[in-house]
Amino acid sequence: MSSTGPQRPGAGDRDANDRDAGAGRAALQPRARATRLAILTAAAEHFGRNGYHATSLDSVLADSGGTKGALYFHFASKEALARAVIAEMVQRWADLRGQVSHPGLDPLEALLALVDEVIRRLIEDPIARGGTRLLNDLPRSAQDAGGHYGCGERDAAALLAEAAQAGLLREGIDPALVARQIVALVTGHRQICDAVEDRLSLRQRIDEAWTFLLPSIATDAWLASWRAAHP
Amino acid sequence: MSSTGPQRPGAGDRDANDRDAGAGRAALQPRARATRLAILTAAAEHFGRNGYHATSLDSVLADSGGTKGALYFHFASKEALARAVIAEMVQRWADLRGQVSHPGLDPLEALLALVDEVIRRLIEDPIARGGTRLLNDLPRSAQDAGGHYGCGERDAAALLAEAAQAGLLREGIDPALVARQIVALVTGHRQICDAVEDRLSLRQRIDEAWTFLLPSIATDAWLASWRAAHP
DNA sequence: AATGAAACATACCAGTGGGTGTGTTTGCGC
DNA sequence: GCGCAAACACACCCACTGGTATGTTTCATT
Repeated sequence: MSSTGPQRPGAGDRDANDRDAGAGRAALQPRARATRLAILTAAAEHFGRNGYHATSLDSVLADSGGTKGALYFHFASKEALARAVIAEMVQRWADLRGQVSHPGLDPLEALLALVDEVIRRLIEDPIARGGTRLLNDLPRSAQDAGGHYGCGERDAAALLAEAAQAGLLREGIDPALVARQIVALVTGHRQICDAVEDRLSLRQRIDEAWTFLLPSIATDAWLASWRAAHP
Repeated sequence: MSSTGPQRPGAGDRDANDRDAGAGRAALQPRARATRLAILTAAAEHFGRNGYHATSLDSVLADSGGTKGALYFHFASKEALARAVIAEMVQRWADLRGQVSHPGLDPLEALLALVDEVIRRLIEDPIARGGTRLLNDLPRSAQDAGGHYGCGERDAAALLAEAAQAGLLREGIDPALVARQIVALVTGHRQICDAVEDRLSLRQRIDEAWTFLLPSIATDAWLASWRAAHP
């Protein structure tokens, strides 16, 4: 740790628990990016399956093929690794917001598509699974958690507001309130499926939730046309 | 561990990870019951706040006033302690099922009262908070988790079925389906409040959920009389 | 009062896991 | 091909924690 060791690229950076600040540093070499992502993904899998504290770095490294040296070159600590998983998840959710604007979909259909994609990732993407679990395993992550759920609620509320303006919703529907219930429903069903260790039933449970939710918020006209397009 | 050590009361019992099997053993002395409950409660608090793996027995013992000797006299291991917390929670939920049959309440009001009591415990009772968290922190607890959520769903479904038979619900309402959504809503909102570290807002969020749920399942007549009794 | 078991206290052990220091390889400019 | 830093490998340290062994106190019974 003497001044002659110009090892870590971000050695002088303040408030950066991660070695790289996403895009701020000089771009990592492709090999470095690959190993970083491998470690990050393996870590997310273990975090999602066993939680933060029950995950040992050795097991992560065994699965990722990396070593301690590679890990501590890319991440300052175990906690920094976890926060990097969360950051990657946040990034991917943000990317999703732009992709869901499928043409030819009204706001309500877009909401359904959005939730469906969320479900898909919660089932398949290890980053999404690990990140969400870390939100309540990691101490002092209330900020991140608030931003995470708040973001989801705002996105849903925005689509619902559009739907209301387009005349697709019944009278007296509060977009923000309904959005909170949708986020809570997804969170709750995910939690239950997780505890019962039956991830695959998540999609079925959410479908069930929609059959209950939609008739109470959408107009009969929208429901009729929607049911016509879905067996 | 020689055969001359007749120490543990349940030393010969099979499949009992806990030292006492609830009521099977000769009743513990009052002092023993007190220390056992103290350790159990302190453990539940720590489990609920920091999770299973992040909880050290030393910190639990420091808070409870007990010692290693007392702990390992009552519980076979850390995991057995955690399972005892879950068992205690299950017991308390079972006890609740008999108490909520308040006279003078129709099935729907009873459901509201039941959920309200659930919320109260999730906010105040450390056993309930610790137990629910342990359901997904503890490995190989899918069985317990399934029983836990399944029980809640069945209780809610039973009350909804009664309400349907009493003509309090709209046509086409599936009690079992709605019950699953209610359990998921409570679970989800609890999860979110937990992650954001704002437990007290749970009650408010559930109240909000009811204002959205009830109009879509209850008859207008029931809603009118209910709103009259609630400012 | 004596005795044996229940109920606790305390010192200690051993494995584990996060973290570090140092050595080695890879890639890039010149 | 050489120098230098990026990127990685490996050995090691040590604090912490679950668990144990053993000693000590409380209590019921006779």
